[in-house]
Amino acid sequence: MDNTEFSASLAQLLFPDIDKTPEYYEEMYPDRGLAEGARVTRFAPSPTGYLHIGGLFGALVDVLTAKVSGGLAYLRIEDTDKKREIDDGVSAITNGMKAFGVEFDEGVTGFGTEKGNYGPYTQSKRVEIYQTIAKSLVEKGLAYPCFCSADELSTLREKQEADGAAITGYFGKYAKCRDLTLDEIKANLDAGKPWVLRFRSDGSEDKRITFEDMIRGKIEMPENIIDEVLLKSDGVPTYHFAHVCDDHFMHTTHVIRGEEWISSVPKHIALFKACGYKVPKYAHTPQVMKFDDETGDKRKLSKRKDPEAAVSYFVDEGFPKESLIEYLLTLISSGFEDWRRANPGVPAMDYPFNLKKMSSSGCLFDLVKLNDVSKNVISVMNAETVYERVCEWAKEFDGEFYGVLTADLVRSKAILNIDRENPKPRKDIAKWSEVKDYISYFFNEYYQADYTLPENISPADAKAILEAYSKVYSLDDDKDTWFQKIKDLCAPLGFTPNVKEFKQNPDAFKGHVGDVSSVIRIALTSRRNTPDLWSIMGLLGDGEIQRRLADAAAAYERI
RNA sequence: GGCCCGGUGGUCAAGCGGCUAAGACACCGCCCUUUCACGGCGGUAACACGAGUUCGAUUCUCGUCCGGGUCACCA
Repeated sequence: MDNTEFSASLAQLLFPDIDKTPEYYEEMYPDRGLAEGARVTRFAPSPTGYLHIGGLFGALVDVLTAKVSGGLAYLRIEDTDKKREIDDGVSAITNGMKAFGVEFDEGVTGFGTEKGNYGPYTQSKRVEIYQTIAKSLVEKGLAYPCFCSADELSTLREKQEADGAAITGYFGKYAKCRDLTLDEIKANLDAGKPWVLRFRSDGSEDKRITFEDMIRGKIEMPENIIDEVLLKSDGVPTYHFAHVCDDHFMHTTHVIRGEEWISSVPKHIALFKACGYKVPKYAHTPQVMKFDDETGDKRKLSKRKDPEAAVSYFVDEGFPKESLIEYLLTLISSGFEDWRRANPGVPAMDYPFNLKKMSSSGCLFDLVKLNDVSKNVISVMNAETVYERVCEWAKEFDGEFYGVLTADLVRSKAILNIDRENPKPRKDIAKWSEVKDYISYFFNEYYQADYTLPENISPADAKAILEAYSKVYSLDDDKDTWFQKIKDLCAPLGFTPNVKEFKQNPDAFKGHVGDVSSVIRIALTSRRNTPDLWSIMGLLGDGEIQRRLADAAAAYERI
């Protein structure tokens, strides 16, 4: 029996039920006919847990890369490891993407649903494709069944390590199933021995290969010599084989993935070539790290140890989705912030992203910077939007606050509109969970009196200020009149309406108009710092103002 | 340990052989100002180390160190 005959028989023996050919799938998944230069990218996560911040990061790079080139990005689920899969893993991914407004042109859209002509986009549903290609590889003599058990494999590894071998694994002379005869294989099969399908590598230890990484440039590595597992004993492909088949048939032009994959590239290139497929371009992104307070080092964000590794953390905290996206974009591309300044209001996804300009070093996730970005994002929203978004958040995470907020929505919106919708809006809300505390003094449900005065003001003076003020203010006053009345209060009580005058001669006065306003502010809000007091008073209403002024004055009386 | 990636202020980063080494966040000071915030102005602070190439290295080469990844029937 010659080699060709042997291979044909083996292929039939291993895959008796596979009746399709690679050509069948070539026809089924024709060239996409995209314009020259259009890039096809994919985000290909495993449904093994919640959506990770690194996942969002990668998805953004995929979508942006496709978009700027006039191509498309799709979402593929890599569920070839049933052991690690979790029940709602797919939904976690698709819902997470939706929550942050990241949209794919095709692929999986939810649990059991998908769109596009190159599917199915879930690997567990593509087993027949992988097996068809696997069969053809056996026919070409490029793959063979291996009956070695896990024990045998680990014994082999130990032996190699003991020998001080530079490379461990299943290859060359160690690959004892490489040259089994058809009869031996038949015997094993008849005995019901489990088997995996291995790649027959023709790589050599002293050859090197180079490839061009879109982010890192030229990378040179030793050629792959390992007889990698293509199909696991349950007939499901390994990541490596699925990657090659899928990205070929789905016509991916740019494989963008985390840098942990760099070391497998030689393997993948060998497989693409063995299958006769064009090797895609690769881009390996840096990892998102965090600073570990315990060790004092940078380290990769961990799903287990870091709550902020899950994108749901940001949803729970009430960061607007736009904020996280904007922040991630500043990490992804250094030019983003400049672009944003020049293009305020333009959707973030319109950013003219360039893969080549992406930084290749791992970056630290900086919550402080996220806060700043988020404050900017929220500061330019109108009151209507802020109101809706806060309500949306509160409805899910703080039902009581939601009730308070919606009880008088006109007033709530007005509260949220203080110092907003103007050219220099306040920037003091970074996330929706902060809003309750920020505006709590407007609501008696939350109001807690605290009349602590600055040290330079005596309770007696405070009391005098409040009593005098309660007689003169009017909600009909415009802002200038309102402030003038506070100024008029100053002189009779030993304060000066002129701050500069006070600074020049501090000993001549008890304080200045700022101190007088502070007393009023504290009486009305129990806070030293607030937005515009005039606006606040308008929303508090006459009755509440009188009550609070009187309560505070009474409190100072007792001291 | 082998192989690979990375190393500019506290953080994110421009920089492609010659610059007083940008900018943003954070921090500090000043101005504006009824508080705070906003805004404006200014400040502290960096090329991991050592060789080499060069008239000249943050930039190129090599070595060292440090951080990270990878060496599975996980992705």
